[in-house]
Amino acid sequence: MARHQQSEGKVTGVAALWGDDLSRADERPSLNVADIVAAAIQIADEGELADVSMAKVARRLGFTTMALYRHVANKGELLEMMFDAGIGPPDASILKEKGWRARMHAYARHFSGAFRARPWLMDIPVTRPPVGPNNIAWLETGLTALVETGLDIRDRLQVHLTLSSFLLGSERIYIEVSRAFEAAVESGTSTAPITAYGETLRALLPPGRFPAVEEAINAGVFDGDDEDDTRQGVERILDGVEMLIAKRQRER
Amino acid sequence: MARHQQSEGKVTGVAALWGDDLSRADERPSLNVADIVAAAIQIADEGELADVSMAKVARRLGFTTMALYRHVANKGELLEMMFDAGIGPPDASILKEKGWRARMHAYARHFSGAFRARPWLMDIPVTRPPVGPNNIAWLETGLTALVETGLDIRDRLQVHLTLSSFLLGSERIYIEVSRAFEAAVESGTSTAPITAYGETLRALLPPGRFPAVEEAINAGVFDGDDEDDTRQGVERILDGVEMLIAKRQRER
DNA sequence: CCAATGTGTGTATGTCATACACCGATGTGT
DNA sequence: ACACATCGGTGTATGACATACACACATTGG
Repeated sequence: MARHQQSEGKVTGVAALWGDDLSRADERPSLNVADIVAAAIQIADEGELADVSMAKVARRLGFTTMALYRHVANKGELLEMMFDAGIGPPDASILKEKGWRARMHAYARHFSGAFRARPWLMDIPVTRPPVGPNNIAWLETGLTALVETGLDIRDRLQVHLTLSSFLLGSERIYIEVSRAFEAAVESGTSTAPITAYGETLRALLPPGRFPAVEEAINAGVFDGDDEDDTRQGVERILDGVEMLIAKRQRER
Repeated sequence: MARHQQSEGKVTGVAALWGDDLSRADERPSLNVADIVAAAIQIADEGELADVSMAKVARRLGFTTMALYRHVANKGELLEMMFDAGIGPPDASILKEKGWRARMHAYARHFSGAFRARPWLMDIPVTRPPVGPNNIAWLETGLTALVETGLDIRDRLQVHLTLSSFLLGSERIYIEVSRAFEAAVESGTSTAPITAYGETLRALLPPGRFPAVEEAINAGVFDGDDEDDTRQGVERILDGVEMLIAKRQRER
């Protein structure tokens, strides 16, 4: 049952994130989970997620590689904690906006902002749904922002899930695009500003087989502003939510 | 400029996916890109993406590890090709549905289906936007499905992007949940059917700090059907699209 | 005062991606 | 017909990595 080599009482991993051992927070053992996560995040911030190795994290803290395993079950758990810490808490300003729509827009903006500040968040392998305190705080914020819609908790969760899913996917695509752009700049292939994707497609497409895609390329529609793409998508979704609200009111 | 050790003329990677060398397709060299990708996919299908190593792929084909590098620049490129081949072409039935809404629903269903059949697709590291033929075919299908909305190509691409983003994020979350569930079953922690996430949260949450989340837990709202969650989200988005269509018609 | 427990070290193992040198077969240009 | 480049495949080597395991020192509670 014990997942680690350390004895049962020891709090590691996500539970540690929730500060179960805050009671003895003053003791400050030389090496602790928070420092490990912070060091790992620092490394990722300076480069990419692939730069984060147990060895490098340990070296940065002045300990042996294996010392980390007294505080973290394995690398996967460290990454999970990096995700929660890296995404940070939701900005308090979100709930200060007037009206649920404005709040959801603010939510989206800040959420996306977190990923753009730390693209490596997207590289953390997919395991279980996030359960760290920051992630839960985002959920709490999202649900709270929707209270005035009059939707019940089930609908509100549903809406939150829809928006979160969209934002997650949207950021994924954003990161894909920006990495492609970086790569193009680096290899000197493309001098044009954003056209990378359109150009790539134009070069590859066999003519005639994908008329709609060709139309899009020729219309130069791939060169859009990604920030704006996200905002447009949010707008669509919030319109859909508006219709849901109206429907629920009609049902009453 | 040459990215590989092989001389310039050789077609590797994504370009190979597009069949630039179909001209000599009859020659059938003993080892070729398609076989490599197929073997890699087989391995991933039998286990998980982490099981795919250059060595294992090569062994399965009866060649040395290094032989693969004559056909594939590096592992990243292999993964990129696995993504395109693994997702497969869009089902032709999608465009046979009556009405753009039904078509988009079908699109969503099939797209999600591809990810549920091969969850490892989600584990492929994020690089550039997909440019393989299957991925472009999905794009073509999405854009075509929307023609009858009367939206111009820019709006249609926008809508497609919104739906794709949502589906991508939605699948990510679905996979998180199902992996958590598997893990819970394996470790014997949870006997209950779907409650994994709700239970986990209930155990971790400090009471009072996250009232909205607690309300959701107590209402048992986390135990929903994920399939249904996706459908609901799609519904919201399509409602939003409906409003966009109406707005564009008004503008005309 | 001793035994258990917690924390850190050092060493070792197996896996992985990939660089590099080499080699035979297969054309190709003269 | 012959020299030579190219192509496809092999074998060996390297350095990074996660992590198991055995040990050592310190603290602390009975």
